[in-house]
Amino acid sequence: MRILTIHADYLKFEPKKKALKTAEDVEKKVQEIKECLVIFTAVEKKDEANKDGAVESYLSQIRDVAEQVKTKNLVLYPYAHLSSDLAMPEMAVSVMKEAEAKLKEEGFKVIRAPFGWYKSFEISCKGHPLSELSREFGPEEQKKAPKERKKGSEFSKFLIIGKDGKKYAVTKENWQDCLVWKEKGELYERLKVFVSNELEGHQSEAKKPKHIEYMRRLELVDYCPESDVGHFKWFSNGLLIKDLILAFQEKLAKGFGAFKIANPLLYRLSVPDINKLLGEFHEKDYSWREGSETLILRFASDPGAFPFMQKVMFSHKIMPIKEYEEAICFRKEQRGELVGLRRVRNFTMTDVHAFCKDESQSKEEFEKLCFICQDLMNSIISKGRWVLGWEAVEEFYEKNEEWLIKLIKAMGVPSFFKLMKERGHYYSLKNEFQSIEADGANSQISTVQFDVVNGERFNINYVAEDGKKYPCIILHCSTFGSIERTLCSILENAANDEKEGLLPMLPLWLSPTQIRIIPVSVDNHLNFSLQLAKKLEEENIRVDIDDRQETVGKRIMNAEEKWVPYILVVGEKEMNSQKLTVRIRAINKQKEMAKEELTMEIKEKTKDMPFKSLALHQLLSKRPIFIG
RNA sequence: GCCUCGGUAGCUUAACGGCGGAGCGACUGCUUCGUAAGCAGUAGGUUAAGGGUUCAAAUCCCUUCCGAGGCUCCA
Repeated sequence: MRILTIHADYLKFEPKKKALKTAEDVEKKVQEIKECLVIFTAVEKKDEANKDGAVESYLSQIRDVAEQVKTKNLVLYPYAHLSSDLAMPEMAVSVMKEAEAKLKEEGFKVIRAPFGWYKSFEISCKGHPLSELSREFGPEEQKKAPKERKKGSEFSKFLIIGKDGKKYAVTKENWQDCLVWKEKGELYERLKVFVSNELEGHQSEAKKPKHIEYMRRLELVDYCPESDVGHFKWFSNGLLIKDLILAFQEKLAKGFGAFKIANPLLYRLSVPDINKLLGEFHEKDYSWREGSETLILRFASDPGAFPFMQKVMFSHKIMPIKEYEEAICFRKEQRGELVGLRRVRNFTMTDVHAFCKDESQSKEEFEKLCFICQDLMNSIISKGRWVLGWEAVEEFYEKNEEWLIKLIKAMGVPSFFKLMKERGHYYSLKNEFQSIEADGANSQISTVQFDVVNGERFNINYVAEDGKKYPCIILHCSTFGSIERTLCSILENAANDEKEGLLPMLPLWLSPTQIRIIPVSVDNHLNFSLQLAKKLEEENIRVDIDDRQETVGKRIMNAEEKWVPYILVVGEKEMNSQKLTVRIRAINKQKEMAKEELTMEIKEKTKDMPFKSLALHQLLSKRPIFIG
């Protein structure tokens, strides 16, 4: 920002003609102010990234000069000519208006000259040493005051709804006595963990989460100190899992009727829609200056998807209309909040939006999305280790209670509701599919949101029967809030299994190696192993061969370390019979099986799931070691 | 971002003011093996980076970077 301050005996000005279409409406009459400090002001591009900081700096400069020249009369005078790199007019006006309001609160008499007008003015400068000053400054780096509100205190009511639809009102103080805990079963134990985390905060065992050890031991993902914190490097097997999960999501989204789109990662902050969408959450964005622009990396698919849909033509006849995107997102979370893959700064979100014409259509689609997310939680996270959290505006909840309870009963998952008096966000209702993990933490995987604001705000309209345009209700569904976090949950669930005395493993359809063949003698049995592998591969099974010059025992140990679900030791016996000796991880036993029996079992267990071939060389002797 | 703890070979770690040592892995040989570690040898280190204290620093102090826990946060 640049300012020129003049301590004047008087200032007279008169608006002559609008210079901008968006100029404020004012009367064209002469104003005269006696003995005042005139602050000619130009708000610049660089102030856009941190508006609150800009206002703060502006105020402290004004206070400073006003105190020096000992005046309480101020005139804020927009003066674009001070800079060649101006902020957007809306931004500039709002900075000046905020400053005006604050200064008035502080007891100054403030006149603000209208913005966007050609004005004539006459000024008489006092001429003492301090009477003319010019200053240039950037937005103040603001230290965010710690927010007062604590977990849950913005919510007015809490409800627990059993999977049978029974409703219990609870408070922060009495939730432990709730009758719902008489219900038996793991689902309710998990709900209790979740409610406790939400209302009391999570008590951790102060250990590194298990998934961090596993993601490295299985050579899936690793930290990348060369990049910014919270950005990860992916190894081939990790990418295989990621691609499979994305393929699974794509199938679900297409089944839901969505078309796939892709948008840029980078956006211009000077575009009003982008600026609006970001609202007050600037501090979490990666942003930088590029020439006269401020660029930001997107935090979700919305900055791309909403302008995209704004330009798409559709009528009520083809609604609801649906779109989805694999959105690479960036959020500069606070350093101390980052934990392994659970909370990161760069992630892939799979974002589905449904654009609906009215509430009843929205509710119908909302239900469908809930069932899709349920399917996905069960397929990926497995074993039902998840519960539902909800947030709703009280009024919306009361109007739709019956529908919501019916939906919860249909899903058969107990739920915890947080109600708020007023809508603080763009949604009236949202749910969160929370995975409950080995260490008692919960991770949100999916979410479905009922958005009544952005359709109107972004002019995403449909043509109705009467030929007129109306804004859509938008349903947001992040099927995977982040693939990274999903992987975290998968690994934490394996840790959970391990805690319960089982061998940890990945869901079969995600195992990088599904069958490992170990030839007893590489010289004598490798050819047979290769033939067998080829036949199994034809059935869409990922098979590799440990052809290293190691003992059978050692190669089995290595396969177990990598959680290989089926291990075949192949030697003379197998070459001369139709049976295979299979070491099955899921039951921790060996079993004699015919080849067809084995392929049937795997095909049955991976039914309807996407398939991709091996990510690494089939022969272990040809593979590099990614992590010691 | 704040507070606490940590960072030693590719991995897991010992030494905690006084010669940086081991296991795994890698490499070279021997062994050619039937369900969780065959044997021997070799290489591998600016102790995260930089500065300071000391006769002497991986070890004590400061700064920065990276990781974990807690607070805050998670639109």
